[in-house]
Amino acid sequence: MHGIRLSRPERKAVRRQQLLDAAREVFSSKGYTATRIEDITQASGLAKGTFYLYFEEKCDAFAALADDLLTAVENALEDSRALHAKPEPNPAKACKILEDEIAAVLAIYHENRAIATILLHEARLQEAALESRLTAYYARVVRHFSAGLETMRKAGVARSLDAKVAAQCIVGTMERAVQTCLPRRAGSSEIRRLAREIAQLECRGVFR
Amino acid sequence: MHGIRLSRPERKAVRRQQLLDAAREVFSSKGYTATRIEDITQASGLAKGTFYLYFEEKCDAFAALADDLLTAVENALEDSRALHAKPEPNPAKACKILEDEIAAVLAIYHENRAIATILLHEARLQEAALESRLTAYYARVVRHFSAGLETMRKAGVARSLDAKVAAQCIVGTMERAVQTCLPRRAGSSEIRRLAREIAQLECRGVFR
Amino acid sequence: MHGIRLSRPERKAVRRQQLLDAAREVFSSKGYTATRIEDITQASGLAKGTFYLYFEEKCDAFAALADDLLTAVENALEDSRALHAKPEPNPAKACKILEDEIAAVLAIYHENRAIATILLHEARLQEAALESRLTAYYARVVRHFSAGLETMRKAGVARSLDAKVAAQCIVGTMERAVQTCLPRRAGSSEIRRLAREIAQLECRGVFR
Amino acid sequence: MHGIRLSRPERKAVRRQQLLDAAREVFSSKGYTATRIEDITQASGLAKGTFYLYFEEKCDAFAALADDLLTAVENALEDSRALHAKPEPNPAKACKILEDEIAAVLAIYHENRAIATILLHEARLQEAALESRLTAYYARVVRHFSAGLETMRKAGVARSLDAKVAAQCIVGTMERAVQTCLPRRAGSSEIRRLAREIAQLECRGVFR
DNA sequence: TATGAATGAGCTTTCATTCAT
DNA sequence: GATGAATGAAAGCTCATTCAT
Repeated sequence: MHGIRLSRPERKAVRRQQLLDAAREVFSSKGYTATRIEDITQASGLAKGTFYLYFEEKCDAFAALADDLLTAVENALEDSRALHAKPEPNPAKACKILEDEIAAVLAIYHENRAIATILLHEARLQEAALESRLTAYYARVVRHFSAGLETMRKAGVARSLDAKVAAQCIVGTMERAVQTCLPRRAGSSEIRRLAREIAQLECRGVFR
Repeated sequence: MHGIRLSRPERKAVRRQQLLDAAREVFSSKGYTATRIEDITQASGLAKGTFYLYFEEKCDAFAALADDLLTAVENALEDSRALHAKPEPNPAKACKILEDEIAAVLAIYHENRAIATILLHEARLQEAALESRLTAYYARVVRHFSAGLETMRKAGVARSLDAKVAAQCIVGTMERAVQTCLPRRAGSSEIRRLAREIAQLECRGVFR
Repeated sequence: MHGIRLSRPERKAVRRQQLLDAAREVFSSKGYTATRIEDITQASGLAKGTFYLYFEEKCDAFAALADDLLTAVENALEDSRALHAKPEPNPAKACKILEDEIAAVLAIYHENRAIATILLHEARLQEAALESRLTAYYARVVRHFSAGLETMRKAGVARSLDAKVAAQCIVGTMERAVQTCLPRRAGSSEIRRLAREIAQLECRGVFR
Repeated sequence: MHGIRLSRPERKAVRRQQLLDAAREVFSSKGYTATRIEDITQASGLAKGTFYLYFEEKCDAFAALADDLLTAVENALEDSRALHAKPEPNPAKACKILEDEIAAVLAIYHENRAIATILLHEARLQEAALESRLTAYYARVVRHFSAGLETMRKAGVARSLDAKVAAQCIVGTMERAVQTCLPRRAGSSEIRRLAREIAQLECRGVFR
């Protein structure tokens, strides 16, 4: 009748997820500041006080959503690194590796589009916790890409340049592109196309 | 003893500026949301009500600061376009033009660093007026850069690519770079160096 | 020890009433405009925010009090109409019917003296909702009395006159009389005496 | 060029009147509470501070307007009393005297319709000064009418009744009638008709 | 665990009144 | 006298958070 009986901690996790799902919904449509705790609990069919059984404060719920997003990107890059540990002397192949990474990041951002926008453009400066999580995130991401560039340089593919600056540029490029060059309902082919465009740009520039 | 005697409208303008200066200060240190009207008036040594003699609401004061910034960039790009209307077939020179434009934009962003950060990352999603001003701004800026790329392509300098995407990438790159690759007290030489790095990246990519 | 245990909705109703009681008290002593929400909650021993759990705004609380009063009068007249549907050809009896109605109205106004005064003389022009409730109220009351006069005319008791004007005069007379001719602590006998006086006046005038 | 040169006090009086005219206009359209000092000065083409050269506070301006109205009624009744000092044994003529008085009062109320409404229904309970002026006014008016009834009784025209109650009823009747039975643009003939209706009612009642 | 009533700090905005020019 | 900038008390309303049930 009641489906599978869940253990205490399992039930806790389910409830928490129920709240997070509602929170994603509401944050996405109203933004961070305008979302009231009650909006979230109402959307979950729970009572206001229940929120505080699962989160210490409003920011925590958003932080959890943001963390999912950031962790997903971190993991995707981590996986890629594991796969491409060895230097790739072929430029076309190196560019393809970058393209794949960019595509992975774009896909994750795109999937969490609204949350990403709010995190990057509204909430971060309002909540110190978010900003510091972001700082850590960016440090990793930048480290990943600058290490990649360094490897490419050693493999004779890339020229000598300020890898940290280039990495930040890739980050800025991806974040802006996903928000301005991807239609809201873009599918994987559009994401792939955009990733290729960006990878080409980063590798070869606009010159012919 | 009393300095120069000012006319009524002049004094009004001075007061307004006094409030804007205070507002820039406070917004910069506390962020948009956390800044209360009273923080601004206190910082100006005025009374709370006085704010409302010069602005309709909090957003207006921030919008004025933001508008200065955005307009400055718009004008700088406008000026550049006027100067470089003719196609430039020499790649090095074309890259130098881009570098100059990027340097100009970086300099303005850098000068208004805190306001830029808040505008782009906190305030915009909270105030429709800011978002729509930004939309107009981005439209112009993207139009500028994509037109430039188009010109470069016709001059045989640039390859054929999605100019709008490339322009958005330049924008994202600049915005991220100014916030992460420029020390808070950077001078014009550092700005120039960063602009050159970015211009090279956009023109030639990371490949050797 | 804890009195009767109440259900949730019952407790809600009790709280609401508690606030209304306090509101009646405060409105009565300070008037509508001068009463602050906090005056009401303080008088109830509750916190400011609690008010807003039971009313949307200040006006709502007053409107509830006013509505009680107006509805009571409407009901009293309704009851009377039901009772005296048939024309009464005997003048003395017809006058007695009017006297009873007037007495009923006076009693209700008197019981809600302060609220009535504030409603009729202060609050109505400040809150559109009150004014429109009053408009509906007066329409009913005037309809009641003019219908009564019409019946009296058909029964040959009343002369031919502008029934709407006469009804309005009865209304004005009652409202003024209750406020100026009834001592604050008047009992039912004084109300009865005043009602008789008014009924006589309306029926026979001042002429001998 | 500048018309007649006015003396100091004359100019003062003119300015004051200029403000009062504007105040009447604004109070009439926005009500007492909603009218801001600045509304009045703007309507007079003067500056905000100027108001305080002619009035101590907001209430004073309204009080002056109210006083004009009340004094006009007081004077009209005074004049009538002077004219009809002697008892009038003819009922028809006595009724005509009452009708004339009522017509005079209605005319003055009607001419100051908006101010009267605001005075009687909004402002009085908010400003002690108004309420006490009104108290004095009502005392006089009631004294006038009850004295008149007394005289009628002595002349054998009126029956024995509580003259004070009857006088209050006349007052209540007039105030309600002018607001509900006179079209906003009524002329003297409509006023006369209403006065006759009321006088008949007060003298002979509704009975045939 | 879940609830939702209660709290009260906090912030915006208004506007009567003052006063330096 | 006339002006209008400046003042700051005041009040409404919101909502994150707590806690008794």
